[in-house]
Amino acid sequence: MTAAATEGQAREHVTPDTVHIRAPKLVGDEPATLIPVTETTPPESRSDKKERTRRAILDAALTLTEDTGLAGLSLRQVAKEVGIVPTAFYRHFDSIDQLGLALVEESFGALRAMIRDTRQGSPSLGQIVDRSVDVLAEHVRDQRAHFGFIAREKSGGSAPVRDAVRREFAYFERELATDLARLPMEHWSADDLRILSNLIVGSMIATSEEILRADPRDLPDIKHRARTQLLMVIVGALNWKSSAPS
Amino acid sequence: MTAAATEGQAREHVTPDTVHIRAPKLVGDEPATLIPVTETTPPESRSDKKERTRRAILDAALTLTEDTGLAGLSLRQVAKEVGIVPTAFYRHFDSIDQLGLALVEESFGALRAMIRDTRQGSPSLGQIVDRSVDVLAEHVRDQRAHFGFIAREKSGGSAPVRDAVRREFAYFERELATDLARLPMEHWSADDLRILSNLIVGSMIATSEEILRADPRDLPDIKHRARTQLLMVIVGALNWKSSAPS
DNA sequence: TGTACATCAGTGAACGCGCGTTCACTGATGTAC
DNA sequence: TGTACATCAGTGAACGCGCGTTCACTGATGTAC
Repeated sequence: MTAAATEGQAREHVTPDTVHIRAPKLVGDEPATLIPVTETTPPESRSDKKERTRRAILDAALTLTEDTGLAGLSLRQVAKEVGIVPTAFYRHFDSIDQLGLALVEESFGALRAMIRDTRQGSPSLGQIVDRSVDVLAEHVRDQRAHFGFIAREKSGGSAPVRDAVRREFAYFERELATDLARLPMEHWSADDLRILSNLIVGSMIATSEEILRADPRDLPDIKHRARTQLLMVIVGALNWKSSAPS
Repeated sequence: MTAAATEGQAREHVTPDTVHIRAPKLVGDEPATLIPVTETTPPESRSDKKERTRRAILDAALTLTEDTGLAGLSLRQVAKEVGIVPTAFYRHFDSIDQLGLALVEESFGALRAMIRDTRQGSPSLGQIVDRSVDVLAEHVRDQRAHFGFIAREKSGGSAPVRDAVRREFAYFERELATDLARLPMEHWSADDLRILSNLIVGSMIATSEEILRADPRDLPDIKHRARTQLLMVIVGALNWKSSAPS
């Protein structure tokens, strides 16, 4: 009975070789094959396997932070969920904070994909608004975990992660400002464009947070509200220069 | 040397009798007297003393959550900061979550005071905007800890606290909607007023968060932005019914 | 193709620490008579 | 006013637990010859 450690192979916890069976449910990029790796499958290289464990860690973290936030996430919880021993975590990340920064990067990748979607076509103002809100709602639904992570860590516990999230939002704001410059508001100052862009990004963040926590049946209401608000803001911006009190 | 526990009185850590000397630095309601209670002072009742410890706990929690959020706050940290033994915490709160709910209530008390300030006077639209932004900036500065707490816990770790914060914001939104109904937009539907109110509250929250984390020297810029955004929104709302695409 | 060695993802024992919570207690304050 | 008893905020020892991190290790994969 003391020899249990030397028998080895019939382990109780999940090994990385079986982890990928559930890992894809969150990733969504690769085809979600349910066939586990066998001896007949072309052999997986050491670095492939490492990458797969890394993904499993990121996915586990994304899921586990949903309840507690990154601040409440422990290295041991993640390791247990992934099916590795706690110390193996260090082969992939230096700390939970580094994990958090990787998640920030990944989550904003999802956001950027969304923005790219929105830019396609969209001639009239009304269409821009409708399309923006549709794309936002769609992406929040498909990337729940990533959007939730961003929303939580925007004011969350870890200073480096929080700052990274804010830097990314500031970057978006600047991008949107240059997009807005192409609308019929050519004479606007760069400052005013940034102010408008800040208002729009802020209202979009609020909408995402609303979608994230709301009952799916309320989605039409929320989208209606988001559209109305965007229209109010744009109409206000277009009329603002002339009608604002001195 | 085993009798150490029976000698008792020359304790190393701070007792509640000395705590109030630093407690007022966060409260700000009572005059910040530095004179400790002595035998000549009128005797403090048991319930007075209990209330004072409770305040010290609330203040300590407000300070300590600044770095880590409520999720990262431990009962032992609070007790140490206050100068009581960890178990004494239970004489005042059932759990950290209950402490959090008390802080939500208190923080929104500060917010309501702010709203009351804003309502005084304010005839023209431009003046309403200027005054609102001034009052907001002033209150965020004076009640940093409370505003920071609200901002953090709005998407923070504990579900009951998070929900309490959101309920309070929803309540504010409804209040603002009834205020807006008094502006020259009598024919607006209750729904549209709520939508506008939601937009304004959202932008005010974003502004507070900005003020909280920004360098004080950037305050004029932030206030300028907040004023501009409020004006854009209001102008947009006033023009929206007529110019919105069908 | 075969052998000898290097690499390195994952293992498992061990550590010291801070945590929330229990419990029986102390002694000052408060109250009933 | 004095005495006897009740209340209760705060004490301190003790508990079991999950935490991050260290370390020497194993054994499959990769590489040089």
